[in-house]
Amino acid sequence: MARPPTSRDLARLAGVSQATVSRVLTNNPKVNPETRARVLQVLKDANYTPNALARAMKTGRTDTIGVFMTRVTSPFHAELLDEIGRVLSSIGLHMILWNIEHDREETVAEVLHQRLVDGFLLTSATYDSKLHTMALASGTPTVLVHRGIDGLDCDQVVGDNWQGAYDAGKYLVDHGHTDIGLVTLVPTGNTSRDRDLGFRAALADAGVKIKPSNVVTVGVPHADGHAAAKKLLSRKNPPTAIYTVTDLLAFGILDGARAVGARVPDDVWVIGFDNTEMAAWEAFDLTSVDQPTHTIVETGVDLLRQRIADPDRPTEVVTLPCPLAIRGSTANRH
Amino acid sequence: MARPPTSRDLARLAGVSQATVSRVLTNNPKVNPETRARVLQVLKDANYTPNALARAMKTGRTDTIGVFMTRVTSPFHAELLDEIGRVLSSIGLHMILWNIEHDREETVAEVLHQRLVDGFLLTSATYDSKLHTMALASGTPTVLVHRGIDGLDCDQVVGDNWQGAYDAGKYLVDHGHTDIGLVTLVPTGNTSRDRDLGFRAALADAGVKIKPSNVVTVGVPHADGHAAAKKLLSRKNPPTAIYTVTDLLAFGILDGARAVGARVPDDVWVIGFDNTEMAAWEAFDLTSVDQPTHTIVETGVDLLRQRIADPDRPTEVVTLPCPLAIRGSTANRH
DNA sequence: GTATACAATGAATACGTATACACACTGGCT
DNA sequence: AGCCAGTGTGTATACGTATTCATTGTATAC
Repeated sequence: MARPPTSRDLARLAGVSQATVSRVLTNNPKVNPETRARVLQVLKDANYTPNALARAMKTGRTDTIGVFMTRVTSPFHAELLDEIGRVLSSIGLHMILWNIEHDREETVAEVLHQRLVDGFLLTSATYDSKLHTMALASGTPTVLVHRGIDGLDCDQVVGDNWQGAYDAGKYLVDHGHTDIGLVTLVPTGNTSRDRDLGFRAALADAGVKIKPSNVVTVGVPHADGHAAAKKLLSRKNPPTAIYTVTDLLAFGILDGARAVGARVPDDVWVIGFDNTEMAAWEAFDLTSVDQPTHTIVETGVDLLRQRIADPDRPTEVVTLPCPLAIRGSTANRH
Repeated sequence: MARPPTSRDLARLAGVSQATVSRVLTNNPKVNPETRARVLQVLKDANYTPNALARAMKTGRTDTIGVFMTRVTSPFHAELLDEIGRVLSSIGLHMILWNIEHDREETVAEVLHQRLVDGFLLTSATYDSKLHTMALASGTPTVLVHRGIDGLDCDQVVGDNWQGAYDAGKYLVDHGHTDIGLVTLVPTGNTSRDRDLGFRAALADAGVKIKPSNVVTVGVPHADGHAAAKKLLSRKNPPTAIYTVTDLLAFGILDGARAVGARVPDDVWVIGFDNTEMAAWEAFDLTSVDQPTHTIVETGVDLLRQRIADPDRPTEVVTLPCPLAIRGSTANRH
C-alpha cells in the first residue's frame, strides 16, 4: 500500500495487458464485454483510481481550471467564488484558486506557462494589471468574468454595469431626489468606471446636477463607506440619497448614517451595487443593483469550455442585464 | 508557439544535453558555472517554464495542497480561506479548492486517490462525514484545521472552543446576567459541541440555570438567528443576554432584536463566536470569541509540511486559545 | 608514465497512462 | 478454398522531466 497500484499492476492481476486496462478506463468501445467486466471487477476490488498526473501528461488535459481572484472575504467575491466552485464541480472540473493579492507577480507568470490547468477564469481584470495580457499570451484559453476590458480580444462575460447604474440613478430622480450623493471608487477597470458613469448619465439626462461636494472617492473597504457617509450626512444640507458602487461600501454607508443619526430611508435613501445575499439582511435591507452571478459564471464557464475545445473560434463578449432589486433602504415616497 | 518549448528543445539550442538543462533547473551543483550561465540565458530568452505535470510525475510532488471547505460565503469561512491562500502562496504552494457541498461523494473519493496534491487540509470535519476517514485511508498527508475530531489519529489544529465558550459564559454571569439565552446548533462536530458545552459549563459553575425555553436550536443561516432572536425577545420576560455559537447567527440575532425593538446592549447583550471582520462593523459592533485564524492556518500548514516530509512522525493536536473580544453589543453595567 | 580520484557531461531510463500499430482470430462472402 | 472486413488484444511508444549510469577529460598521486 506504500505505492498505489498502477494500471500495469492491475493488468497483471486481471490477466490482460496494460493497454486493455487503459481502454476500459477510457470507455473505449473496442473491448470485449466479458473482458471489460472482469477488468472492472479487478479495478473495483483494488479500489483503483488512475494517476491524474500521468493521464494529464498524456492527454494534455488536466480537467482543472485556474481561477484568479482578489479579496475573497468581500461578500460579492465570496459569492462569485462559491458559484464558480458549484458550476465547475457540476461538470467534473477542479479549481485551482490564486489570489492575486497574495501571489507575487513572478509566481503568477510561472503558473501561466506550467500547463497545470486547461484554462483560466479571470474575475478581477483591471486596466493596469498585466494578468489578462499575460494569460492570453500564454496561449492558455482564458475568459474574463465579472470584470471585462473594453476592446480586448478575449471572451468576456460581464454584467451591464452602465445600464444598472443608469437605472439606479433614474430611479432616484424619478422619485424626486435632486440632491444626491455619489460614493465612488477610482476607476481601475470597466466595472467601477461604468458603475460611476452610468449613474452620472442618468442624472444628466434628467437635468439633475451632482454637486462636487456630493461626490466622495474612496477605497474598497467597509470603513471607507462609513467615513464617506459621515462626511456627507453631517453637513448642514445633506443629500437625500446616496448611491455607491458596491454593496460593501453601501453597508459602510448605512453604518455611517446610523452613526450620525440619519434614518434610512426617512432621511436618506441608499443604493448599493451587487445585490449580495447580505443586502437582504434586516440590518441593511439594502436596495441594490443585482448582478446575475449564476448566469455570469455559467456563461463564462461555457465559453471557456468552448474555447478549450476550439482555440480558434471567434471571441465572444456577453453582457447581462443588472436589474434593480428594491428594498427598504429606499421607499416609494408617494 | 503552438507547442510550448521543452527542456529538450532548449538543450539543443544551448548545445547541451537535456540532462544538463534539467540539472540547471534543479540547481544541481554538478554543472560547470559557465555551462550553467549559458543554459540560463537560453532559458530566459525562450521564456521557458518547466512543465509542472511532467515534473510532478517524476518527483512525486505537485507542490499543490487540496483544501476541503464548506459554505465559502459564510464570513468566517471566507476569512479562513483567504488566510489559507495567503499562507500557501507565501511558501510557493498552490491550492485546489473543493467545496464539500457541491462535490458528489464519489468525486471526492476519486480525488483522494488521484495523487493530484501533496496533502489535504480539511476545514470542516464533522462526525458523520467520512471525508477525514477516507483522506487518511488514502495515505495522503492530511491535517484537520479549525474543526477537529476527538481521538482521531491525525494532525489537528483547532481553537479552544470549549474554553472560549466558557469565558463568554463566565463574562455574562460575572456581569450579573442570570436569564440567558443560548442559540445553538445541532452538534455535528467538536466545534459546535464545545461552543455549546463550554458555555453551559460556565453557567453551571456559577450556579446559573438555563431555562429550557431559553435554548433555541437552529440551522446555520443568518435567517435562523433572526428567527431565534424574535422568538426569545418577544416573550414577556425575555432573557437579558444571548450567546450564540457563530458570528453569522449573532448577526441574525442582532437583526432580530432590532426587528422586535429590543435595544442592544440596553435591553439585551449579544455574544457571537469567530470574531469575524464584520463583527467590528458599526451595524453589529459585536462582542465575539476570537478565533486565531492566522495562527491556526499557519500551524496547520506547518504540520502538513512536516507530515509530507515524514509520513511516520507522531501526530500532533494543537489547541489555541480563543480570547473574548469585547465590543458594544455587551457593556459593563457598572 | 601509469594509476586514481574527481568533475562534467551525455545516454539511457523511469514515472503511469493513452494510443498508434501490428497481429491473430472469427465469420461471411465469393 | 481463398479473401476481406471486422473485432479484440498485445506490443511498443510517447508525453516532459529527473536521475542513474557510463563516459570522457583533467588534475593529482605515486
